[in-house]
Amino acid sequence: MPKKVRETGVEAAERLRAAGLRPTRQRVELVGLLFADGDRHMTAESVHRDAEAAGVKVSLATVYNTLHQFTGAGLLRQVVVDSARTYFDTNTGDHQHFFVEDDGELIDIDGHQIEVAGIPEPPKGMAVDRVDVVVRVRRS
Amino acid sequence: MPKKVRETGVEAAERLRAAGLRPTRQRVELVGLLFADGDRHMTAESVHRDAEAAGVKVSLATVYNTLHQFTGAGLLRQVVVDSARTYFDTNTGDHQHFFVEDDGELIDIDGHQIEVAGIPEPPKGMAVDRVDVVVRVRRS
DNA sequence: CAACTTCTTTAGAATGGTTCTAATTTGTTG
DNA sequence: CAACAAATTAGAACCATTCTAAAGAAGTTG
Repeated sequence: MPKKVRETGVEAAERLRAAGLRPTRQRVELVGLLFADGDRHMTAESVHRDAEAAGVKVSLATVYNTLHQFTGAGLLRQVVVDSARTYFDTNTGDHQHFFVEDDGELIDIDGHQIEVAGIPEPPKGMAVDRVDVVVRVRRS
Repeated sequence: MPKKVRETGVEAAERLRAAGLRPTRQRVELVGLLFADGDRHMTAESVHRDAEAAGVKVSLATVYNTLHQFTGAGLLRQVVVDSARTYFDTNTGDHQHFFVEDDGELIDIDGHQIEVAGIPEPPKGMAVDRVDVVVRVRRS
């Protein structure tokens, strides 16, 4: 059985429906693009460029919409590392990131090997939503 | 001895000179505003509003310039928690943050009580610049 | 302190990522 | 297929931030 390189339209449509999203042409094609290979980091602009390069016709507005919907549906995760742009990550599991400040690149760190201890009790009336660790690195 | 509530102009000017910055009226007054009380989190807009409220005449452009210069001089630190705006922190020591997502508030976590273990070796040719931990909390 | 040089400040324009709007197209359901 | 709801889109609007270029303030030197 050959390694799956890209999702078929049918698989993508199923995945979308499972997430409560109508499988439109754009969404199906974007699923094909985003989840074809392994984990991937992207911005709306980069997805739009990739789509264009792959011959997928989608407006930038739809890319933004889709990225947010996918995030809401748990298919993607947002990563905040840079106040200039918003990153998305296809890896929604437990993990953290290296952020290469020179070129804005993200690299996953497996969540099992990193551990954060000593987080104090959150202020009254608040609950911890998530703990994000960003290891900022520079070319040296 | 009364608790120091605000820096005198002389102290502020010295602090600026020590940081290699000319003590202009605006910078001296901003030092007075920002470092008057203990640790403080802010955005350019919030500083501009506070300045206005305190009768300190400064343009928004100068607030941005100053915040960046102070950061470069090690008087302030930038905190990235939200891709919509840039936060600055008067606490430049070892510490991390709670980020209250509902209202965009930051709360310091002392760096001694929190500990991150298991950070993998950074990719070849890269050096760790800083490790940021953001504990995202929500009102519950 | 006069004359100069160099930084700073500033208003307003420009930028750039992101969101919104209103009109059109597509998907779904009976 | 009709009819309604949902999605797409081009372009305008937004908004935090940066830039520009001109005027003002600080530092220096003799």
